[in-house]
Amino acid sequence: MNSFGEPLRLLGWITGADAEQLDQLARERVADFAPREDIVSEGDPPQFMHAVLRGWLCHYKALPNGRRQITGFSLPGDICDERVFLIRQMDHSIAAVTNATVGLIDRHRLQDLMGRRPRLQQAMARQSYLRLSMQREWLVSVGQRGAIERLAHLLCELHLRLEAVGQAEPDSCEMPLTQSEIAEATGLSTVHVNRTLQELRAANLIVLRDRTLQIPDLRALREAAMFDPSYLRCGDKDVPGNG
Amino acid sequence: MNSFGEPLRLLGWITGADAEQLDQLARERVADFAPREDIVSEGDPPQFMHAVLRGWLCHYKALPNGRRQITGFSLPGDICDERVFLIRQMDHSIAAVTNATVGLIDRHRLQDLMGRRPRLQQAMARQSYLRLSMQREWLVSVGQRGAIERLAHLLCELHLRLEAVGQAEPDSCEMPLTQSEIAEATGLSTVHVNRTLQELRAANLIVLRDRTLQIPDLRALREAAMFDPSYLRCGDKDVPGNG
DNA sequence: CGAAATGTTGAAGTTAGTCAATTACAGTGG
DNA sequence: CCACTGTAATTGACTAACTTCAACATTTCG
Repeated sequence: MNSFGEPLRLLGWITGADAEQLDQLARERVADFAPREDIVSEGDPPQFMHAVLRGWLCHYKALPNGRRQITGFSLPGDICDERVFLIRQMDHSIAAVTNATVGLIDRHRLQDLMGRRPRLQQAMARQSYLRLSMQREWLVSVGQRGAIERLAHLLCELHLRLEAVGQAEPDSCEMPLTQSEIAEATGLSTVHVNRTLQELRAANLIVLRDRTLQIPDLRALREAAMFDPSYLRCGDKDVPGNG
Repeated sequence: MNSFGEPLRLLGWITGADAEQLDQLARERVADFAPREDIVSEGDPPQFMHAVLRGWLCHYKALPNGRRQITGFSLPGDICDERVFLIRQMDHSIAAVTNATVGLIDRHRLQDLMGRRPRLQQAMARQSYLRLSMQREWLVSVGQRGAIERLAHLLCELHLRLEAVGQAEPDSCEMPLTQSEIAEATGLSTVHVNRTLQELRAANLIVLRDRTLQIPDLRALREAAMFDPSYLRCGDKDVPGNG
């Protein structure tokens, strides 16, 4: 279900020879992960940069009290940790949400490549900026939006990001997250997520069944979410990946 | 109260000629701002990069419903928007919290300088990483920590960051934030912030009076906050600015 | 099939929000 | 110095949102 005819392109906003080089580098060494399996853990010294070739990953931080906060998702085409080479220890963990295939990119080889291809360097900076922008928007969500808006917002974001890499239709996409994962991402309890999803269904804003999300009226859902997609655009007019 | 004997050094973790060049560039053109004044607003095309020379700034996003979320603070020595040259429009606003002096750095001149001084480039990447790391931790706070922990955590972060730039004692620092600003930063109501601060006072974890925060027992406060400072260290052993 | 994970429901409890009034405080101009 | 202004801090009463606990139903998968 996650494999498409067209080959997946990493970092949709780069093209041509740069993109091919990056793709090639990412596919030289790959690893598969099962759901819930850690790809890197908090405290690890980072060895590789990771590129998502198939499946969904989540970034999370665990707290001493046993709870955890999912701080973001990485979808096919994303680079997870474009800043690894700056740090000595991971300050958060990255785990597979679905079955996932991840490209392991040697940091030194990447730095070499970036030296020769300045647009790649810029692309990494852009991915980094985009991640900050998403992080900020998630904080706004959890800090200021109520449960309905928060869930709607998350669904809008995931749908748009999937669409940008050709993995969604205009009115539907895969939704492999469990309610418990949605809860950890939004800072709500699983029970409340369950009830809030029912509200969204009752309002005809979503149809969520069989790991598939359908959106009967995207405009309505975005309005309910107070969703303004500009934070995903990195300052450009176009959505990343639509170029 | 905010001016110190030693001159403030931008980005504490760079030193020597690089630091001097950056300082010089930032001081060539400066501007003063009054509390609550916007330095850049959401939607603006960015003209300059901003370096905090004096005072506190806040980053925030406003919502259609009139509320706003403060997503972070910029303290003396910080660069606010080290990625401006990637974007065409600001996706959030930056405002002064106190009276503040800000260095306006022309993006082209900075890019020139970074070309000649690769360590500066790395320093910017590091600032960028640090901001992402803080953003992530704030999300964890708002998503998973209760009100007491959340406030304690914010105070711990600010105290440590101020200490790192020589603007705090081991057991105290300035605290110019109003309760309303603390509320906007933590996703709580002002009333609840007020009551929670009283709890922290009653537990002898803080003394907060006259815009000054005293911390009788730092270890106790950090424990109450579940504060682990490693997210401010950018993967290094040392705190930024203590090198 | 049976075990484990996920989703759903009800009832009760807790945390935090809202509204509205009051107090304390800082700055201003007379 | 004081009255006057506006902002910030504080308090009480009430309400709404969300959590917790515990049970049960459903789906997934070895």
